[in-house]
Amino acid sequence: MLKITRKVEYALIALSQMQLKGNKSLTSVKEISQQNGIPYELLAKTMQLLARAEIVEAVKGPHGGYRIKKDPSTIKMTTFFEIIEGPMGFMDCSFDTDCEQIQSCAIRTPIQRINDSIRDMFNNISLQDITRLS
Amino acid sequence: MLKITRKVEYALIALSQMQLKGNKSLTSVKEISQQNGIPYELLAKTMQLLARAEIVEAVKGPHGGYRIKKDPSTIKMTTFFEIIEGPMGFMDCSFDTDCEQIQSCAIRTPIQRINDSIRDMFNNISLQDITRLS
DNA sequence: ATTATATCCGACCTAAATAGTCCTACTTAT
DNA sequence: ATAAGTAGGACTATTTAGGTCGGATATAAT
Repeated sequence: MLKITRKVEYALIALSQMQLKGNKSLTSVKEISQQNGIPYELLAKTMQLLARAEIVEAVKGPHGGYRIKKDPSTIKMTTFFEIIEGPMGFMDCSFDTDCEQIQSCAIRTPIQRINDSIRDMFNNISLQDITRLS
Repeated sequence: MLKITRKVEYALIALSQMQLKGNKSLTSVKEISQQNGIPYELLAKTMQLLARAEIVEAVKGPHGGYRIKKDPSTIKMTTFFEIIEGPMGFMDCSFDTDCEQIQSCAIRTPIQRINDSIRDMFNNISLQDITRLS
């Protein structure tokens, strides 16, 4: 639980690398995967997600690759997670249908509280905060 | 990712209920599971974890059940999670063995940063903060 | 003593989410 | 034409979470 997934991890690595090179030059998936021992295809697909979300820009063909498109300091981590993982799971109530229970759901409050805490936190952290190699 | 698991959820429900009743009277697993539509066995096992950790005290036999043993305001959520789920996953580095890579792991920093953030956060939230039905 | 009602605990199964692979496009510089 | 790149769907494997089962132990009530 509360574990960062590989795809997120890989995306962060990639973005870190790209940030170092500035957004002039391009970085290929091959380059990143080889340098960090990351499975090529998985990273490739992850980059495609970032490209679709216009976090990053793709340039096809030889000497192609990716470059950062959107300023990481303007991207909330919640947004970033959702781009890669889809809608955040910790939002939804587990007691959807059968919630017409005896009492008015003792759970909702505590769970909501945790979820809100996590969400708040990542709303206040930008991609920049994470990827800059201080 | 970053999702609260059922076991944690169930444990929080149980503790909420117990807190309402005060730590004089006992609450059985059956009672909690029926009132909230929670699978009996799973909740039972979860309660056992809490009992072993002495968060809660077990009384066997008829009219037995559980009662809160340790003041929830003294229990950090990190501790609580670890009691139920084991060592928190977001701590361990994914690049354990094959980390003798070319460069000194561009990842560690960003991932660590997220992990630390989550950990800090839940170190500063007590069980009491979550389970009190304000 | 017997029985009923509890917790205790490990083994097991199933389902769902993650991680990784494969294969086939499409694009473009050389 | 070819090689180097991204795009993306389909598939498999692995891991984790969720749930179930069977038996053991303790104890209060009868």
